[in-house]
Amino acid sequence: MTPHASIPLKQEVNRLISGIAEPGRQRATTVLDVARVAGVSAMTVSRALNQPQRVPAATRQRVQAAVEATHYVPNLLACGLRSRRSRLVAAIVPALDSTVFGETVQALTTTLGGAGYQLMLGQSGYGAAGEDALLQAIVGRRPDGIVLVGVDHSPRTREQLAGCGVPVVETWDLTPTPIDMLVGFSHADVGAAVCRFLAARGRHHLAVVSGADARAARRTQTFVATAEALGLPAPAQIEVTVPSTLGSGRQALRGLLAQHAAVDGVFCSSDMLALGVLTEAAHQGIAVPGRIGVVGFGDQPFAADAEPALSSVRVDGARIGREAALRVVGRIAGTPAPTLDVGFSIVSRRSA
Amino acid sequence: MTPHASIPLKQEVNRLISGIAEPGRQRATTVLDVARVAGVSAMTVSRALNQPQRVPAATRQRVQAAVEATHYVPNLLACGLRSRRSRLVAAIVPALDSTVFGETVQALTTTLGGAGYQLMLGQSGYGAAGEDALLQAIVGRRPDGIVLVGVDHSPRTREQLAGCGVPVVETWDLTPTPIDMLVGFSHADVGAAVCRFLAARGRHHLAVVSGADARAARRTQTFVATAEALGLPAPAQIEVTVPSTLGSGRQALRGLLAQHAAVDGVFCSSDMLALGVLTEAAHQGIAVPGRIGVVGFGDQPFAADAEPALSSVRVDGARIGREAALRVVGRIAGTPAPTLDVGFSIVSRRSA
DNA sequence: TTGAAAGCGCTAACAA
DNA sequence: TTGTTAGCGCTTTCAA
Repeated sequence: MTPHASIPLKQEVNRLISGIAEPGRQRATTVLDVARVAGVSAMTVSRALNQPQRVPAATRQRVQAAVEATHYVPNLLACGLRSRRSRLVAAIVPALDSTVFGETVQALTTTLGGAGYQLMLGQSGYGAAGEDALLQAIVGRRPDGIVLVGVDHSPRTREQLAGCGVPVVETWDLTPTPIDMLVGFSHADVGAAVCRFLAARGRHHLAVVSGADARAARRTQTFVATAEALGLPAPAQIEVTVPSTLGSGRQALRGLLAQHAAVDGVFCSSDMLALGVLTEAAHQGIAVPGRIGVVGFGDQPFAADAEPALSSVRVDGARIGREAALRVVGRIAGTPAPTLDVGFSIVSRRSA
Repeated sequence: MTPHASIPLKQEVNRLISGIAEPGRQRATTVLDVARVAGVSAMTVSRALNQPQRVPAATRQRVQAAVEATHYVPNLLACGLRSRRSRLVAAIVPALDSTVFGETVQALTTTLGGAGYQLMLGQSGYGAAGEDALLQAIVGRRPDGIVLVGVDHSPRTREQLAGCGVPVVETWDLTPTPIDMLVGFSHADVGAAVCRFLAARGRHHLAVVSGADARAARRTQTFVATAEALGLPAPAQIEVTVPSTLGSGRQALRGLLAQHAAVDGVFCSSDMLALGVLTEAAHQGIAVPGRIGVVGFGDQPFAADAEPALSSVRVDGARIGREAALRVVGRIAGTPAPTLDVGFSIVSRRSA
């Protein structure tokens, strides 16, 4: 095809796109349409878009103009199929109704987006029930990487993930046996640390209010074990339904006071639960921190502004997302990265 | 190929998969591998998986067994490319850090999943800034439908959406000029209704505390206009940064009391803001509802359990998600559906 | 009921 | 620097 001096006019563009052979049915524009309009080959269009540095500026501009004239949007299904790079990273989070993982997802999106990848989000629900079906659907899209929140997965899931040859990052937890890569912190350490934190402040009659999820259970376990190690009375344990709400926190404190009147320190598995405890305490005229100390988990935006300000376990969720994204991208590029423990800190505020 | 009486043994399967020609490099298993193992053609495998009723039970079982023996996961990129049905529906939400849209997304996922579609989630951020780039990336995946939260989009976005021939559902708002389909409610009506709600309870010195987003702005506008129509003093307006937090609610009430001491009714653009107002009021010993009435928006799970229980505007977010999903799926199947106004209700609790 | 051929839109590999 | 050829894995179409 003879190279044109410039991009044809709009009507000419339309004629070129629709083609002379079949002017009837509407087709989506393809590289070939763009190529025809720009007066180059399909391959040159592809290169101009994907490896701009390998194409002279003049050609690049012609192609760019043709892309705009034809409203071309590359078919990423075809790109992915041919190049075996879908430029898609999947993330599986337990749920979206809590906001705990929000900043992780946000950071994932941003970091991946900057590297030219798009995030595909799946909800596993708390529990491994629908996880297999979800995974099947995700793996079928041939993502270049998979980010998981949590390390508790069915053997079938682990097997499928390990077998499909895709980089996997597990997050928000540590385990000695990761499927592949790992970015998280030790929930066991959190439980122990919070117990010592409360004990150090003279709280000896402890309690845990916890939603029924695996990570919270690990925190509870070491919290209780540490209390025992410190020679304290066995902490009361109250389990609430997930997703945990302010209401279940209030109810938990009522139950706690009814059955364990001496309680003077409460560790809640989420800040919202803790806010419920604060609310109920205020309502009943129970002094916080005077009579009861309260510690939450997550250091949500509202924790610092609660009344009294809520002590909480701070985890850098954004960093987890960022590091997970970098690991996936790095692995795709051939650079392996070691397990990262992002740690946590206890933010001491008035409530304890 | 001769049909086998049964599926070959594991080693035979491996030999068939890896192929004699090139036993070296690992390939992902394809329909051809499954076909070889099942002793049928690729086409029959495809049919057995996608249109089971068109294949006799015996054949179907052979294929099913072969799928399991080979750990076959269909390449949905190829499926989508060839069939022009990606079985993907994209949703664009402003953000994931608030939980307001959580139940909508949850319902979308569930309803779409039941219909064999998968949800692809994108965050536009509050504002039309990155929306174009996001849209480009989404349209490139050739989704079978797109669900938008909100009706405020740049002309370029609207044009691209209208032009790409994909079913679009806008949600969480109403507009006389939808791009395609629409499921929402009138934010203008909300503002007016809340104003009348407060006025009817003897609140005449009103105020609005609002995050800077377009939907909240519409509510504020009619709230103010209605106050004027009712002959009330012009409501004080306080704008807070997004995402709105408990802290900004507290701060807003402080500002309000300093500058408009007579205020006796506050409409907040989110329940979290309202919770902040409640918190600050309690802290300053200002009686709610005695001296000030407070109304939130969203009827989040914590609203009913706040102290005092928070009056709020309830919107059935799950229904919006469900109906949006049904509309997308219906439209793909060729059944158009009209605009749906899901309405709202004011849940009257103690705070106002 | 099953299979063979063709091609979805793109890019890897090679050639000019 | 640019183009040609082939084929990614699947399903549409048509024929048996």
